[in-house]
Amino acid sequence: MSTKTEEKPKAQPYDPKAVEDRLYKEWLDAGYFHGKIDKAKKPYSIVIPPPNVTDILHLGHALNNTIQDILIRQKRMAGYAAEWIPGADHAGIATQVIVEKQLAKSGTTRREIGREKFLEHTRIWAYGNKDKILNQLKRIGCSCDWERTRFTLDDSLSRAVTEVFIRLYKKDLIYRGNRIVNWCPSCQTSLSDDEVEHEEKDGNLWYIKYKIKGSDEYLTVATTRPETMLGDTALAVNPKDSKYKKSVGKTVILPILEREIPIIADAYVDPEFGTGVVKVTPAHDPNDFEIGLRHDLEQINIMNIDGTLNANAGKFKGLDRYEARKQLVKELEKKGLLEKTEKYYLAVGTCYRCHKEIEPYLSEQWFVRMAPLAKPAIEALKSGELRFHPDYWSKTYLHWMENIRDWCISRQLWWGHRIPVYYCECGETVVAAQKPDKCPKCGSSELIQDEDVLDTWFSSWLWPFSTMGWPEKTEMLEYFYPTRVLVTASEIIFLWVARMVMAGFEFVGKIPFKDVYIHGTVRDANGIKMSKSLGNGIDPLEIVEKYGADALRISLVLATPDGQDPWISKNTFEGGRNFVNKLYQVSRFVQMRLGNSRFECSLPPQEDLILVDCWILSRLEETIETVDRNIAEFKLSAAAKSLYSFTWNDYCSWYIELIKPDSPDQPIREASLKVAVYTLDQILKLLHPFIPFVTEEINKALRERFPEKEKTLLFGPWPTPSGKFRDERLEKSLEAIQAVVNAVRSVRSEMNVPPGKRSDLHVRVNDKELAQLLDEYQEYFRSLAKIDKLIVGPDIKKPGLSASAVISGAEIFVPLEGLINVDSEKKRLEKELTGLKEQLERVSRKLANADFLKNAPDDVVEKERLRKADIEERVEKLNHNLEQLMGW
RNA sequence: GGGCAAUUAGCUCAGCUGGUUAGAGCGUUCGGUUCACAUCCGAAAGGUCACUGGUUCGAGUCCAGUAUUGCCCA
Repeated sequence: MSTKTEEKPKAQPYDPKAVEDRLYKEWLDAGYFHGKIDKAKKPYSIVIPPPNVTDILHLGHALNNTIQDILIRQKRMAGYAAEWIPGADHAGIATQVIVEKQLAKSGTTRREIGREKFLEHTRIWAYGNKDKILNQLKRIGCSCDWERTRFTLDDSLSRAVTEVFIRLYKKDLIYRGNRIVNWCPSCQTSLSDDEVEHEEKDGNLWYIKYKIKGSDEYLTVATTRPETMLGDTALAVNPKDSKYKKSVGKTVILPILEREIPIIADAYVDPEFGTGVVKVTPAHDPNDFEIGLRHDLEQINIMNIDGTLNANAGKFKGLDRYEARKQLVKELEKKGLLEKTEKYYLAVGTCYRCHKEIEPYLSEQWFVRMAPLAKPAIEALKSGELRFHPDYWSKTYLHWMENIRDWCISRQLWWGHRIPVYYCECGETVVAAQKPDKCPKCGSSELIQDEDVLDTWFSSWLWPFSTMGWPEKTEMLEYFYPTRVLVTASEIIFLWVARMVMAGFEFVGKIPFKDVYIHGTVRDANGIKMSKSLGNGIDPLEIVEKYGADALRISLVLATPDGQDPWISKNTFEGGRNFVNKLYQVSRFVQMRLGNSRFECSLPPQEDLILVDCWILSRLEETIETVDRNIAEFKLSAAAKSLYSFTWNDYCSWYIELIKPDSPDQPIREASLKVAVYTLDQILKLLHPFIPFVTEEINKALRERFPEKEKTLLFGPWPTPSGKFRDERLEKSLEAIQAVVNAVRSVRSEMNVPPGKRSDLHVRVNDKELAQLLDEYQEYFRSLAKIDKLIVGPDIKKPGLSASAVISGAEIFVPLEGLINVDSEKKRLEKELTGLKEQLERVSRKLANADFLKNAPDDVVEKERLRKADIEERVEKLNHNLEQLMGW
């Protein structure tokens, strides 16, 4: 068995590279990830938040998908028909921007090559990239059902989009309107309100003077966007503002363009802001647009779609918006019409894709009426049918739902689902899945499809059921819908989560998922959000390369507090790597000690178990309960932590050490070895969802000895608590043994006893049971505390020249002739004594408090009494030992 | 301007319905060639739980306010 060679065998760290790709391929080939429709099983499904085709895998994806994989693997092991649908979305704006940039590089534009060619080009690029990111998910071990991979532009998903558009149109929930939308001059498309991000920026507040016609008086207006004055069609004041009452009804001369515009009164105007007079630009501001409607004002559009000014801007025509602003301000100044300029901190809307400033812009767009759709979605949350984890996100969701605004769904792009609307030369509008042969009204065949495409989110909001074949009544939909949980980050609660809930109710009649698990956003070591542009990101694949996918996964989960943002640095992953290795090493040890033993891989009969065996089984049982509870509450980090601690501390550091005989030549007692194997097997199962590769690899190795074991861990069985091993008294007993071991180790270390040197141990203990326990298991002290001879009894005398320590219920003495340093021993004891005295003081005060005795529950008072007695005893013993020390 | 969250050891975080001496990992210091593991083992140091009040016999935990930070909405 043990080779008595001089050389130590070479260390064998776990090598994930030799394992991960091979196992993943095996799983794939065996079709384990495919969720079979099986009426005998309960379904459990998850849809992936589809990464968009322009993405490359980042740590946020790694975290998001690790969480989903943990949930799905655990349920698969627990006997559910587990189905995790992967896929990607087509990312209209982002993709088009990328492809247009490529075109520009090769000196052409999309208009030049035309719609057909452009789409073909984009399709090739997008499909390639889509496969790339989905393959990256495989590297981190995701057990998605790749046979059911979906893409928002797939035929069947496109059919769902068209169907939804038509249904909503028929219900009058989709309409076309000329409105102020968020316009991105860089992407040259409209955006929905939720696609606009607000950034605080330093800006100016310019005070511009408008001359009142027929007088020498001026009205001054404060604005942050002076160039829009070229489109002004009125000035407005609050009707209650006495300062300006007399001005209402008069007209002013618009500077530079010299247009005459009226002064109107409208309650929207805040008399406190700026000068109390505002300029009204109906074509370039949503509020002004409303004012304009109320007062029947002209709407003058001064801007082209690319952000340059148009002919309505007079001599500023052709200038970029920022350049026009500069020149316009200069000219106002020259003409003495600029009263002053103030620094002003303002929130500007920016495009969530290109981060350029958006312009409120008047244009004709398609909208969804949201209020009716929101109703059931609000109800679902209030009734508890829909739940957020952590729960506080409910408020965010509700607030948005209750103040919902219509959704602008048309985009001036080519890449996406083309709007299924056809216009006839006769003016008729036809909404249809296929292009009609002729106009139902005039019979003309000259029908032209709407040029625009739909917002990508207009396909994403159907994801939980469009992926299952809706609008067809598929078996899959029948069995797997609704999904169980949606796992995502908070950024897309509005863009995606909320809308999916509405779509689920509206189109399928059922909520799309019961639980929404919101995890944090990955930040770097300084708390800065990881992003491509900042270059502070960590490439998950680099981590996989270096430490393995298991290490990546468990590290991420351990580092991610519930709902909070994890701060991750490169060495975050060392912890996970070390843990994975630790598990691998202990399994090697167990296998080595199994030698040629042949027995069934099952628990030995109760009567063969000794204290430590029962103890580890008790700890195991508690761990299973904790893990189950935490997973059910989506507290994956807590679940992982309890497994980490059980495996490393309870199992490796204590149980394995306790069952090791004195020498490697002696065999481990068979019952304990069986318990060790059993516990290891349970650990593998509990950890498999978190670190699937190493656990499966160890399982394979064990199976070579125990052919009756499961071929794979993927289908569990998931450990369940038997309910018969939990035993608190027994845990207390082992804690007493641990306390003695710890005390001796501490004494030895502080007294600088050479690690190789053995010593005796004298334990003075009154409690008979404890004495018996220590005596019975004295072997443990030999191996774990380097003890030669153990003497236990109520009347043990303190040996001369010994170090002492006092623990609850016992005094321990370690004779250390020649090693004892009186001074340091004295210091040690005094320090201990000071701490104890402080505690005693506190307890005594508590127990002297009549109110405490009167009000506190009896068991609390009793506990304090016992505690006081215990501390008093220890103080007394310590004092005694100190006195003796004085005599040296 | 409104809302949400956070503030506990040098760092990252636990701490359930208020009740012993507030824990873990990393880092630091000391000591280690102990039959799997130096990606390891043993020991230790390190905290007036952001602040101010309140409730209570008792507050890291509950309440109110303040400060700081982050996020969301307008």
